[in-house]
Amino acid sequence: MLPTLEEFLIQLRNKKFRLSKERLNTLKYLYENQCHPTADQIHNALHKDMPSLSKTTIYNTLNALVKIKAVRAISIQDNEIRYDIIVKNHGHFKCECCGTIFNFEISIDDFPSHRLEGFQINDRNVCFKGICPRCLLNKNNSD
Amino acid sequence: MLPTLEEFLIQLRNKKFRLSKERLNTLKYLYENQCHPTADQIHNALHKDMPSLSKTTIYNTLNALVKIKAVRAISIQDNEIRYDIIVKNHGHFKCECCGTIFNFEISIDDFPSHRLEGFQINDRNVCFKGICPRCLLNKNNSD
DNA sequence: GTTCCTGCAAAAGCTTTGCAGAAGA
DNA sequence: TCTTCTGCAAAGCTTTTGCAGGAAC
Repeated sequence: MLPTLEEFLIQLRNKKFRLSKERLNTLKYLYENQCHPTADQIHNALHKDMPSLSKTTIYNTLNALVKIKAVRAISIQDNEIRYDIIVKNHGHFKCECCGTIFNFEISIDDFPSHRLEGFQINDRNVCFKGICPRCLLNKNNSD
Repeated sequence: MLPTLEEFLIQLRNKKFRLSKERLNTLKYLYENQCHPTADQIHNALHKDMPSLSKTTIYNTLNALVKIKAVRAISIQDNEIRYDIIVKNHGHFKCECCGTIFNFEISIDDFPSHRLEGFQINDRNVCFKGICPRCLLNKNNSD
């Protein structure tokens, strides 16, 4: 469903998206870590190998990618924005305990929306919250 | 489905939630304006009749209500938190043009979640984005 | 050679915190 | 009376903006 990184980069180049090494690394990170990172998480991860990398550049890159619809910005809670290489048909589950966001398969396009006649739907999001299996286990063990 | 405001207030009182006039007005606003306002919108609306009302108090009230699960905090996008008297079985539609958030009926509880076995689901959210009928109309008229 | 990107510093928003005085139960 | 709320000021975070130098095409 998701193209290879190379195919993805070609698509971006066709959209006149300039591929600096900062942008390449950001894309590579998003591609390899489909864990819905925040801008800060991306910056922390890339900073090790690119000490000069600025957070402004991360924001600039992410905003540019969102604008050309190559990446989706989701805000599930906590006033923080998370970024996601676009993959179809999935929902998000955020663990209220460890903060991890999980994807799960769901055919959102089949989702009934007969109550929205007259609306133009551009984006569909399904976000659940709760506690993930690992945190449930830890909780039970500590009881 | 939603209890009357009076019933709602009794429930809160039972939860040891103190009903100052600032809190009463905030609750009344949330009850009468189920439009998912931001803290700022609530403050603006109430400020007219209560010039001394502070935003800190709005935040305090909203956070307290969220903690006792009388109100839900949703973040759909734009790094802003919106607040919602809890009503079951509805989804949200945010117009990307005018920013309005619409409710629509949807049985979220029946939503298939067989991919989430082992997860404890506490909250389910469905958020669509797009353009509302009124903005679509304005757009067509200006073409 | 243009155009656009990078990164610093500063600014802008929204939300939280500390604290003294005031109000609810 | 005791506990909790209010509101000011200040701080904390995340994100955006302005701008000069530098890199991509």
